[in-house]
Amino acid sequence: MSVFDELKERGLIAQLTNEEKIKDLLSSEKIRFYIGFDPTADSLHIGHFIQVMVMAHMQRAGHIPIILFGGGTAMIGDPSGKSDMRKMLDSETIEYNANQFKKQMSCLIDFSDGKAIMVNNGDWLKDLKYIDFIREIGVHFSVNRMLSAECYKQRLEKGLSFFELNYMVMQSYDFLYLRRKHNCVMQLGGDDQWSNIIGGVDLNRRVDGKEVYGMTFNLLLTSDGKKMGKTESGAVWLDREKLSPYDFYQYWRNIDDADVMNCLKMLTFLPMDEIRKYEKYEGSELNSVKELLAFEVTKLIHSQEDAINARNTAKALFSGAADVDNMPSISIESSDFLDGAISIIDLLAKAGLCLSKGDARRVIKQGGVSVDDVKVKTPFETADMSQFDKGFIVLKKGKKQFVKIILN
RNA sequence: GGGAGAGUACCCAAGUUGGCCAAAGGGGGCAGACUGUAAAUCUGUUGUCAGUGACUUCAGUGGUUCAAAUCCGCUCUCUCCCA
Repeated sequence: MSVFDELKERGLIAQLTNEEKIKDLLSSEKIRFYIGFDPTADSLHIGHFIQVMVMAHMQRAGHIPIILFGGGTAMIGDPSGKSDMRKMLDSETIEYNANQFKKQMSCLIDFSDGKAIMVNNGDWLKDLKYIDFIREIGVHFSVNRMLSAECYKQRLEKGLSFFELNYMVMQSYDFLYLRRKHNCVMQLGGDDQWSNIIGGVDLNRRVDGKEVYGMTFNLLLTSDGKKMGKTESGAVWLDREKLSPYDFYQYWRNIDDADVMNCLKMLTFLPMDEIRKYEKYEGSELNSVKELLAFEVTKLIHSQEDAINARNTAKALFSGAADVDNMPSISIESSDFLDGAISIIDLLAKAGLCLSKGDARRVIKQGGVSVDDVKVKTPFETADMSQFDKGFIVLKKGKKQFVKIILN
């Protein structure tokens, strides 16, 4: 099966500038394509995951990904679909973030022997001369058309600065630059990038008379149409420091029934033949597919070992047995104790299981906290030094959150 | 540049004859029940803390007052109309 068909069957493709040509191109040639990433955070999150997956699919088929870090454009901020203007970043932060991205992508993308190219658009955008730029590039953009683009609609109601309007022009110029310099003939991106991508396709044709292509893939949405990956504590990060492999695993393990199949197709390399079998699963059968999904995704992003550990820990915890080896943990010192005891509220706060001590109190009152499987009845309870005789205790909040408290 | 209006907690949004306001309602979050570690539903909860009390909040700042989210001055930000 060709990459194109593969991507299509997995439901990754949203829009194409020229379906027939792209299909031919991908099967007859090894092309260079690019995807842009705005390094606005210090870690990728699952919103980026799809893009990396598509890159990986393409790379496995022999095409060469060009990863463009928006060092220049991050200084502006893409207004597409955003309700507010983004804050601007300084160049040290951008560089640091770009390095983090690369590190995380390496688990799916092969960077050896020129199999992938990394560029930073700051390298060419920063030195542009304003007058030259608007004369050569700016003339090709119709403001009327830009304003009618879907992605600016929301901003037109709330206000859009000239500054941000330039984002599309910059991104289009990137494409022109990459085609000239790296013979890059295709740009991929999330479906929200469609306007920006066709901007670049048009620009290549108008300025150099060259035909290039654009392809967007579906955003990772939940069945009710919201962007996936927002949790109470923020985005679902791929960085293990920001979100432990166990929590990462749990995110997928707890996913909505309606989203399981999509995720399996889009976010794993499991063969479609196998995935199709699960399609007719219902009820608790589907529940077991979630375990598979969580395992596969964790394996891709972290490692096989992490995935196995997370699975074991989860299984043990939810079946009642205590495999505490891989549970999130924190350490406390004997100096944290007062008269040989420490309050449960303090432990909850230290473990990050509550937003505030008032929150901790509330949860306890509602019967949501237990220590070593013994329910905490009142907010005044304490944990005794003697309860740590095996070196740790397991603090549980709600049904799914466990933290091992280790006494040093 | 001229004129009109707005800024309330995570978000939306009431409240502006000054006290009964830590602030209605909805969404979201969290916990409990029921379940399949899902969804739906029901219940409770949702500023902070040393929690029957104290403290800090209603864009910022300075006033008036025994008392201000509410009244007055200035500042900032946003939206709309005119240029």
